[in-house]
Amino acid sequence: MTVTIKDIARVANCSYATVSRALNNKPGINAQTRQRIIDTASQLGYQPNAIARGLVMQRTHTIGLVIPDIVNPFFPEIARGVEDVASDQGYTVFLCNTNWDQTKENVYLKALQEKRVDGIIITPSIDLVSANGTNYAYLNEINLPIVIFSGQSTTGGHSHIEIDNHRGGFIATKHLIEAGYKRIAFIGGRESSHSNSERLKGYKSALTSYGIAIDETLITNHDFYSESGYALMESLLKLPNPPDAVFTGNDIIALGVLECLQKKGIRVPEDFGVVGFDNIIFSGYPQIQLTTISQPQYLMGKLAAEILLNEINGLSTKGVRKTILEPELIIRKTTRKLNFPYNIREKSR
Amino acid sequence: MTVTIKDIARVANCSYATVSRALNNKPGINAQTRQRIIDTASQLGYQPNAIARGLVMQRTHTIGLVIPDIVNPFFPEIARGVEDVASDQGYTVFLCNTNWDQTKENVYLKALQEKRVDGIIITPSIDLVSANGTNYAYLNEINLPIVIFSGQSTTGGHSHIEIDNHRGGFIATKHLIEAGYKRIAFIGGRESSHSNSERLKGYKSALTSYGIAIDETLITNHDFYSESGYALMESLLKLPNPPDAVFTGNDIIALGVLECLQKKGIRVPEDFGVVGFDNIIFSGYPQIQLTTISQPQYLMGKLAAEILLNEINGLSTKGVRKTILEPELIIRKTTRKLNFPYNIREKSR
DNA sequence: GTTTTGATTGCAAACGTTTGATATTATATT
DNA sequence: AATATAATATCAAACGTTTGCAATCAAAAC
Repeated sequence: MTVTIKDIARVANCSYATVSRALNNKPGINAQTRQRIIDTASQLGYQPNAIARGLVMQRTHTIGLVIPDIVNPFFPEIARGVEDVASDQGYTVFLCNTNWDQTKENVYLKALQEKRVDGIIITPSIDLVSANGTNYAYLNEINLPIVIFSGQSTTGGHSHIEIDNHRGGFIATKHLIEAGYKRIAFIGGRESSHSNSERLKGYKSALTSYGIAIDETLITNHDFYSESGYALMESLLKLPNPPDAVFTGNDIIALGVLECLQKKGIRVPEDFGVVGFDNIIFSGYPQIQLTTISQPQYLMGKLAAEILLNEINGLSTKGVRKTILEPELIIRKTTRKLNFPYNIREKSR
Repeated sequence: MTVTIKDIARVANCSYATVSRALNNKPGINAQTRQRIIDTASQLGYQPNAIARGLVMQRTHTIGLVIPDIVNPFFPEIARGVEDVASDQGYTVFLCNTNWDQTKENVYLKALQEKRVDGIIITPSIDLVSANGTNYAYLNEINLPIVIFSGQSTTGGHSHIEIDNHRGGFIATKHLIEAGYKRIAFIGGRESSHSNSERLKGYKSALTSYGIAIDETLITNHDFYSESGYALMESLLKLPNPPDAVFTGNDIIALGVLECLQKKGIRVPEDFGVVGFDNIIFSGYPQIQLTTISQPQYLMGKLAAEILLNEINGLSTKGVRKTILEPELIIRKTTRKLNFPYNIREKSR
């Protein structure tokens, strides 16, 4: 049915070793024979079998991209970046969307190994370091190049790339403080997620830097979805002493927060400040204009893929690379722009 | 290095045929031996090699998803739907994002065949029927189960699933007419795309049904990006007799249109009506509230995957299935709600 | 006219599975 | 005790490639 290298060998009247060499541009083969083989290959409509090749070469030219939420616009940009460099270098990528489900994440990781991908880019749905000792030492058991995207390695054995989330949380909160908001809340996503907890730490350290006491009732976490932002905002507003600003775990949550505020008739930014995280494309739309912390998503995707492919191709040593990008505050219309004469003392980092 | 079936055979003291049968739950094997084999397999940390298996089985349990723009929120929902059912059934999906690049599309299609995927779901970046005769007969040459998502088969040889785009264009335009807008423009995306041209036809047929002359100067096409919507809106407004409403090829374009209108200080919906297409999640956000035509994205993704997997598993005959979903008009805040006493005559369909 | 050399080509094993055909063993039947 | 039967295990081929090594062959060197 499907034409193989043997068929070509038969009609081109040579051994299939020769066919293989001809088609793969290997040296030590007569130019005429090569041409003859190439011609009959295309005549027969030959399509190399990457599976067979993968078996002998122990290389599949395939990588896995494991992410928690493809629907959050943050990730499609990442995926595009990863894909663009992967396809440029002849790699294909398995999309593994976990919906924040750790079981699914593990199932995918297993499947990727069985399918013999050459490497994996993963945004773990849980913070690996703090989860260590639980059943999440799993990444260390995978004997493949891995780059951890927006997460941390428990062993230092993996490359990783992320924005400086702590710093991001810090400058977001600092901005709210300087804009004159007095009671700044935090509405996070998954409490167990690495980026979320780093952002929270940044939030706390900013408050501390400004001599503002941390009020645990103002710190909430649930999910990285807008419904969650809406619901938590609603309950924060019911507090005896409600906040007048909020820093959220990501932009999607912030959108939920804004929706809630609008419904309650609370004016943003006059009476309430909101800053998000990620700078997804929709945050910049004129109707939204969310103040947020920017992550260069497409670039990060590209970088992640480049790091991984370098490791795969032995161009860089495994697990050596730590890439931390600098976050940037994008001031838009959900925060006031007042400059208070604070004496800014940032904690040394 | 990696442990194989042979290693297991050696320590479990049996042939590797037996190991294979034990591990795959094949009948005709002693319960004790099976247990012994399973135990040693897990002791040795055995991971089946799906590549080797794929080679003999001629099945990879892998499908390809070829889409033009992962960044448009329409597609991540599709991808999630596809992935959820695929992973449920033990399949992995290759994400192939083409950025509307036909060359890249072809490269991907070739790669997918070489990697011996079991089937393909594709949203072609170009209308297959009208492009026939050009170099785009390519899909017909692929000897694999294919479901065409939001596109049409040239031969009828492939299953396809889509919303009724013509009808969608019709009801969108009809709504604008009934709301009392007088000069209704069309701002499309890729002119060569199937869904776009169907939507345009629907637009035209609605105008005709209401006895409104089609003004070609009001019909524009460019890209499915918001920048494109912005630019085309801007140029339409410079017309001697500019439109007072627009139906766009998708929601993303509509967002660009809205941005332009806002910048020009044109009031929506009082002085200008906008209706989009897709009902991406952001269209429903309180700050946007875009009137649009809904496509049940996640469901469509699921359906596409189910159809494909059924074909793959021989549960349904190849290419037999045509699924056309009914579009729904979602009226929000970018169109007026006036009811004119028109005598509605829809063209018979 | 041998021998040496270098360029081509072919052989056969290997990659890690699955599976039909066959062989072995244990159990049941006579 | 010999035979038939059923249950279990092994053999070996197949899937479609790549590649080290050996073989062939013509031209060059002696």
